[in-house]
Amino acid sequence: MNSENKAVRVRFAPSPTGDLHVGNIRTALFDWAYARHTGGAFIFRIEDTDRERVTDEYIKAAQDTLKWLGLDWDEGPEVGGPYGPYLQSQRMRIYDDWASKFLEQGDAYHCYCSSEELEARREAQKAANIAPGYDGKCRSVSESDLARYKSENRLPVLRMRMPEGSTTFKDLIRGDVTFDHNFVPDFVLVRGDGSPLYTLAVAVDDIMMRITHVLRGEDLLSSTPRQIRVYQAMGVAESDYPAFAHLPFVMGQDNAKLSKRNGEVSIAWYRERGFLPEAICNYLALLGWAPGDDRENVTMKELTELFTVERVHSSPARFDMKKLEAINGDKIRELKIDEFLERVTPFLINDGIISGSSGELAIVKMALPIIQERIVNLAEVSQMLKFLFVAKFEVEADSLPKIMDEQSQVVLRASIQALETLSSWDHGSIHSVLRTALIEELALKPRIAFGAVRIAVTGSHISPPLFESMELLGRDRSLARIKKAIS
RNA sequence: GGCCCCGUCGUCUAGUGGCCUAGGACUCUGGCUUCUCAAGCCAGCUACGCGGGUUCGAAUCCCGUCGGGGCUACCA
Repeated sequence: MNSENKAVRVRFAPSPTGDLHVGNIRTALFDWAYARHTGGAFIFRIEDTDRERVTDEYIKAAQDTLKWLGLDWDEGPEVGGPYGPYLQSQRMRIYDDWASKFLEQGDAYHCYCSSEELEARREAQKAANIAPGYDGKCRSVSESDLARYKSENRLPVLRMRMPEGSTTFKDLIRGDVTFDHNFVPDFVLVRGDGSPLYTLAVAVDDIMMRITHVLRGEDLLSSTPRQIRVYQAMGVAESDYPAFAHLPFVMGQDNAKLSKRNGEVSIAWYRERGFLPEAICNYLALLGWAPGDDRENVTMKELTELFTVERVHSSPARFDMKKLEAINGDKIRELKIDEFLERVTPFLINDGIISGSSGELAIVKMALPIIQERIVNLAEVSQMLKFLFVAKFEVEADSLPKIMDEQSQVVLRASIQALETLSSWDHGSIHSVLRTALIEELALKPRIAFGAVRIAVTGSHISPPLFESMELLGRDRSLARIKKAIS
């Protein structure tokens, strides 16, 4: 029941009922990595049979997110492919045809039980301590009952008949898994209104799209016997079933499902905060998988080279923002300045720090080297470089008192005097002249003396390196700010 | 409740019977460096859920137990 000799075809098939979240993306990443590792195809399919919850907007967002992360697909929306369409909502005819076939073959049957009736019987089962699930009532319906249902205008659902016995399949991560059919009730394939359910659509599509490997979330593990049942009804040979691999969950800090309470879920949120796609992928790759050696810094290329399903864990992993941040910081430090500039510019413009003129960008580019190792995400750049661009300079409220004391004022006056004599305005000269004037002549500790100048010039007690900052700010503005700070 | 999955430092993990007095990374703590903040470097804390087996020898194999999670929909 495997497909060793066939070209690998892996699909990522989300049901976008919101922005793609961390768990979705970890699955997508593994799907993609496996396809790339094997030289197979990565297929992107949208499971939108539930149009009440899946919107066009979310579908569009899902595509953007995948593209942003660099998870390119070989078949799917936009690019098409030989087994399209790749939106389930456009494949209704196909599902209809199979559903009719299953009904004709006797694999499936119409069920007229109402939700209320089902609910009541489930309660009774629970009360009697019997495994809850459909009891098979409509497997055979008498003529008179049928007439009654029709007179009541009941719309039947289509149910798959689960035969006696059990289903065993090999999960690439967990080994053989067996489900006794006593605990896999007859399940619904088609709603009363005629629309197909996930249970029908996934199985049909995976077969028709020639999917060889299904890597998906662990939550779908127990639905696997139902998929296999559909394959059987479709007349698929066991050797043509896809291989399954159920990925462990990504959980929040408190061992519960990841949610806004214990870590942010939406990838869009991370993007806005200035996380790098390569950092997100690197971090997520390490959640449930490890290359086997001690490396933690993995590029997308290395991931595709090293990724195997066998090395995927079977146990769930907790999402750790701190580690993501650490990796993001590392990735930022690896950026070439031009690349760094390109990535950071949208944040600066969006925050209203710069308008994006070439003059501004030139200054930003000069400033980037001194802040590159000081930030954890791109969004922090605005705060770091604000002092270079503000039209109306003000010292931050919490820093202001720190330069009002007598000693600071002495420092500032001495600084002015020393700096005004300076012929060349570069950070080396600035540093040396201030050191002489403040550290040597006034006999002050560097952190005290330079601290006052820092606040006066940058407006904050935390800033990029002082002398480089002053060089970038320029002589006139630097001196003006120090003078202004002298009360 | 039933079925299924899972169980190594706080977190992510290495580990497939001896190389494990359990290694790496993140976090945390302390130190060095230092113009702030970082970065970097050094050091430290901390783990095989528990109980039985099997074996000369177990984190690794078996059984049990406890704990966590998923499913149990005309959601996916």
